Amino acid sequence: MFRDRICAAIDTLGLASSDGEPLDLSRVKTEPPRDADHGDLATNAAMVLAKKVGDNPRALAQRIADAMAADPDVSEATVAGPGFVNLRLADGFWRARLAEIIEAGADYGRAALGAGTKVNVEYVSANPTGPMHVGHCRGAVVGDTLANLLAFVGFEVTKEYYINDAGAQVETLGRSALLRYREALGEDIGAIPEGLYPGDYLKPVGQALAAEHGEALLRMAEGEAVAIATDAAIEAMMAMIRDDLAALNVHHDVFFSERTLHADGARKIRKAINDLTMKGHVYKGTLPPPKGQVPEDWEDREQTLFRSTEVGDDLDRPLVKSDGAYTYFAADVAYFVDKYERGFDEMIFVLGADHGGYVKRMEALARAVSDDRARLTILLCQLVKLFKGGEPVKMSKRSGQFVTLREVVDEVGRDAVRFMMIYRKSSEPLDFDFDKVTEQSKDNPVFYVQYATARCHSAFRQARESISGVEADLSALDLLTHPEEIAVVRKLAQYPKVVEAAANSREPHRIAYYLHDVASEFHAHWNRGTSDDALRFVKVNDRQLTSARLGLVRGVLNVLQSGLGILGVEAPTQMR
RNA sequence: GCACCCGUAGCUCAGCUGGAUAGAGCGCCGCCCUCCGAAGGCGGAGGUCAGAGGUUCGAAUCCUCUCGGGUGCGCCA
Repeated sequence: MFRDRICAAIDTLGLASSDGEPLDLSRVKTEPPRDADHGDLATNAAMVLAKKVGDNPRALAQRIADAMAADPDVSEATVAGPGFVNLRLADGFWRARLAEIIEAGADYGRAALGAGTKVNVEYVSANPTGPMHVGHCRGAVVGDTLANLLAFVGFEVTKEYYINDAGAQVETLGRSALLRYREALGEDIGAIPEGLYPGDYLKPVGQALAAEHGEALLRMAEGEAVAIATDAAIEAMMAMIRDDLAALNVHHDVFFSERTLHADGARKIRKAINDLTMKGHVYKGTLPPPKGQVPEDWEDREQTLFRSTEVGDDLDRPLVKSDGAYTYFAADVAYFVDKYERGFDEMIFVLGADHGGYVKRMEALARAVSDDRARLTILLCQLVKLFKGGEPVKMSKRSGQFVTLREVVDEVGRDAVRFMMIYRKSSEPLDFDFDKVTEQSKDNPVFYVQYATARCHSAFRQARESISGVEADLSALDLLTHPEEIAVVRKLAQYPKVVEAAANSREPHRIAYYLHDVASEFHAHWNRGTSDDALRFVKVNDRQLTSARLGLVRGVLNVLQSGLGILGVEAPTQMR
């Protein structure tokens, strides 16, 4: 909002561009300089406008600086470097910001960026064939946090989970469950055959089937029995997955079943393909063999293809297999159409890095279906490497040696998992050290930030013990005069901008980094009280001053709670 | 072969969508507790932002190429 004041000041200078056109102020930016010594705010206005106006940047900067100096909230306006105007703002300005922060409470940082925009965030979507493993953690947290963040800035967000409950995979699941059913009836099933799911987690499904159906399934046609077992298994797996997600504090609004697309003679898929065909995106033909290693059994076959190359893809994509069945991608098409028809302006997909090859075809799909109206965002999360005591944890799916999501959450706690999974750009690989994240020290960012909130509460507790009934008091804020106190307020005042930038760039990790910064600022200030008695929060003989400083603490706590809330991480009142 | 992601301090990574002398944590060196929780803080050393061009007042950031690492590449879900 200070930008507006600067633009207004520029207006008063009566500048005119040499070509007679109105001045374009859109490139004028104001932001806090990286180096705090330069002031509170810097603007590039003079450098951006100098050429147009036909003045040299430093001279123009000086005129802008002079105009800004008239603003009562500006304590100093100077010209620096190639033509920056640096502004130092009066302490009163910052105290007013602190008052805003305190008054806004939990709403501080909220925005209306997304007002009227419907966003669908799809994440996790793990196959319902077993418990979730650690690999799913990151996507779950990134998706959930991003959804929270977007909701915080006003988007109408739907959190969605796509259940891959159709196809060969779940039939295998059904067969595996059926085997466990026979086991539950007392049969010796021996080793689980190759190709079926060996995990013990299917035993309860077998037992439930036995309890419900007795020996009835044994007498049925195999297909019928498998179908019943499949249904039961999927239901059980999804219950387990929801439990796992709940342990991570992740809750979806919509669980979308792939089966519904295949239901009714694949009505939805047929309709979707028909839509694409009407728009001229579908043809029958053959694809060239892949360039890398050509499969040994390669042969040209005619298929129904989506002409995705015309909308940005590298290769046309098959919709119908040569045997007449629909491809997985065909279901994706139908699913996307369904989402689009539900009125979402933007679809966000949080996927694992191994889905990189999917990006282009999804973008092509979005363009074709929505005539380029739908916005599509795909976040690819890189791998998480697990460490224990500095040693990498070996995992292999083949040997069944994988760490489940539940194990990780149970061992280190959901807060640690959530914070660490978001404490990195999602496009960057991530190391997760079991020992580090449970450490109670500043080396552990989760602890460090939570400790700051605990310290805030501690300050309140201390204050109330020594001065009965003392509270943060807005009318006392004028007593905050130390530069260090103002510095803390400056940091807090960045929150709305950080939130906005994180939301706009769809980069929730920025919140986590910012919170670490705030905590750092607060810890530093807290420590000043140990060396300088004058800077303590609690001044036993000065109720007014104490309530002013509690105001600062309140502001810090407010921002930390808000940010942690977006991350889905608790803000503890004390550490244990 | 093609496409996407990535290359920043010894290590792990930020860098506010183009700004000033490139930051943080770890590790290393030094300092601060007769209690506001030191479960913390302060300071120091450490960089050719992979390399080369280009765009402009200005590039770690945008464009092109090269080198190096990761991932994925018909009818699998």
